Amino acid sequence: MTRKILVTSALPYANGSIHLGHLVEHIQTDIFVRFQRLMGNQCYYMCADDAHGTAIMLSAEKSKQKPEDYIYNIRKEHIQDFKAFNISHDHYYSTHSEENRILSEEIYLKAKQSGAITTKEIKQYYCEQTNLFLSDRFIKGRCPKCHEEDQYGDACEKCFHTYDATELKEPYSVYSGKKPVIKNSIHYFFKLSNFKDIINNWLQEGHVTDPVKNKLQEWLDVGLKDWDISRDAPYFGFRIPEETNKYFYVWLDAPIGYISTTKNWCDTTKKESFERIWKSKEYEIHHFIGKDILYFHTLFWPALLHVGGYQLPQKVNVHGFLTVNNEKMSKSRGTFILAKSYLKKLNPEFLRYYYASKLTSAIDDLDFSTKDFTNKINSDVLGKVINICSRLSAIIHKYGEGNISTIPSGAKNMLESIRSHRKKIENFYETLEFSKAMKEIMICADIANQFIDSEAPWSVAKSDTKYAIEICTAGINACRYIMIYLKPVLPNIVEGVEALLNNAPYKWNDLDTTIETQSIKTYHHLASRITLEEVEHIINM
RNA sequence: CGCGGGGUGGAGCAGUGGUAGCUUGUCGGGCUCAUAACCCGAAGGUCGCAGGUUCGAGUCCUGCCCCCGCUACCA
Repeated sequence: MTRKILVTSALPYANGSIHLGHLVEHIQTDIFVRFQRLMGNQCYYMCADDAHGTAIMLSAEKSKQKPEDYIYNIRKEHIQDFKAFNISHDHYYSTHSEENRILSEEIYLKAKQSGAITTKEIKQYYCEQTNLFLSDRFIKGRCPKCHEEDQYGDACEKCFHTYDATELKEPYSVYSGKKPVIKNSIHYFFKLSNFKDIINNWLQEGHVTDPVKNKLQEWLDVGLKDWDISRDAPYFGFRIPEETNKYFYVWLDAPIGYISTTKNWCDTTKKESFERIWKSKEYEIHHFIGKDILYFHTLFWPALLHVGGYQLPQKVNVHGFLTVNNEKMSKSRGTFILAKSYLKKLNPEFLRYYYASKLTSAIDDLDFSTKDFTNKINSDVLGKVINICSRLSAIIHKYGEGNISTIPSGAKNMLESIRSHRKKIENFYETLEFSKAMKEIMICADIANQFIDSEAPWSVAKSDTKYAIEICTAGINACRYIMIYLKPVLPNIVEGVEALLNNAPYKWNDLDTTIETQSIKTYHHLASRITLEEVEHIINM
């Protein structure tokens, strides 16, 4: 049965470049997507830039651009970076779009109609220098409890006390450094508690892993608070319909970007009906997100979807953060790596493999260790896998004029044992246990190398060329299976193998077949070894 | 007593009651087809500490110690 799946990665914020952290998520998602397609499932991958909010407005101002131009350029750069890493988005759109405005308004108005929107007058700090209301993150001061300096408006990082921004001592605006004034403003709230049952039922249905479910259960038990979804002008975003000078908070229209991106893609390509994807149960919706935005995707998002008349997600997959050499990735620590810096020195396929070899379905953080990376790539990708291609094709061209023959009966066991890992690997890809999948595949590569070594076709060739080529034919078939296994992770390298072996693009079902009596091309390096120095060079470039 | 995650051979990890395992690194050997790669073998751990449950604990319970996240540019 062919499954129909729509997959998304969280929308990168259009206020900075893509870095190796973003790529954890996009590579994880892409491996899943490519695996589904390889299996013959209908799988579309949607993403977009999250283009609204105060931060973007201010960054645009700072660079003396209109926000529209600013986000246009960032998006262009994001698309380029993702493409370089072979991330196979079917569409990469923007939340600053007509479709997104219309859908956001629609969903909001439905929520309003259902009685889920309410207003409250709130007291908020206001910076008179910049004419901006200051959210918690944009105001600092002294903690009211322990008096620690330079604390944000929501909680103290020293004593963990949480408070209201207005309780801060000696507050100042992070924009101007000046003391802000308190101003009243009407804000619009989404009554999340109206959807408690919807969320709770959804949560019980196995759409998230157990640890995630436990975390969410905690939040539910504490009680669902109303969600502030409005911001005052000036703001870069969508105006709230039927109101003046009120804008949707960026987190309201951001996830709706998943839907509007699909809508734009459906309208443009006519490949599928938008309603069928988002409103029928024919499609499974799978979201991939980082642990920081779990709240939005598992509480607000199901509620918004429900009130908007859309189907709720089948899966919300949550991953951890990236650390670099076991430190938090940060500019000040000197552990920040941009996608662009990586690309200047290293093969993007290597990062895909490295992440795959470390990714699990858990929320654990993932470490990019320069030493470990170098070892793993040289040893697994080059030494174990690509080396099989390289050593066999050399013999085939030296002794067999570039033609493979038939698989000898003595090699059937070896091929069968490689094929016997198929179901396990399939299952590991499906359940996002990529590290386990890579381990299985490396076992297969070991089997192939051991076989080649024990049969020693290079010495057999001296007395029995025909049999030597048969051994190599078996070896090539082993190699081919391993490449099919790896295709979701290493699309480029595998494409090179398909070309080398004069084969059509592999599907998962090609694990049922063998190749015999045909020519193969001469081998050229599919990838090159790396040194620790090269890898270390990409940090803080 | 704020909450959560974790401490297993040099490094990175697997292992939820029954002879401690994998990858890498180190050392020795083999092969010479291959990108100093591949194959075989060896050394290396009282599984953070202390108690307890059990015929038996890395695995369960209790206490303690240590590290990390919950907080910036960030996902």
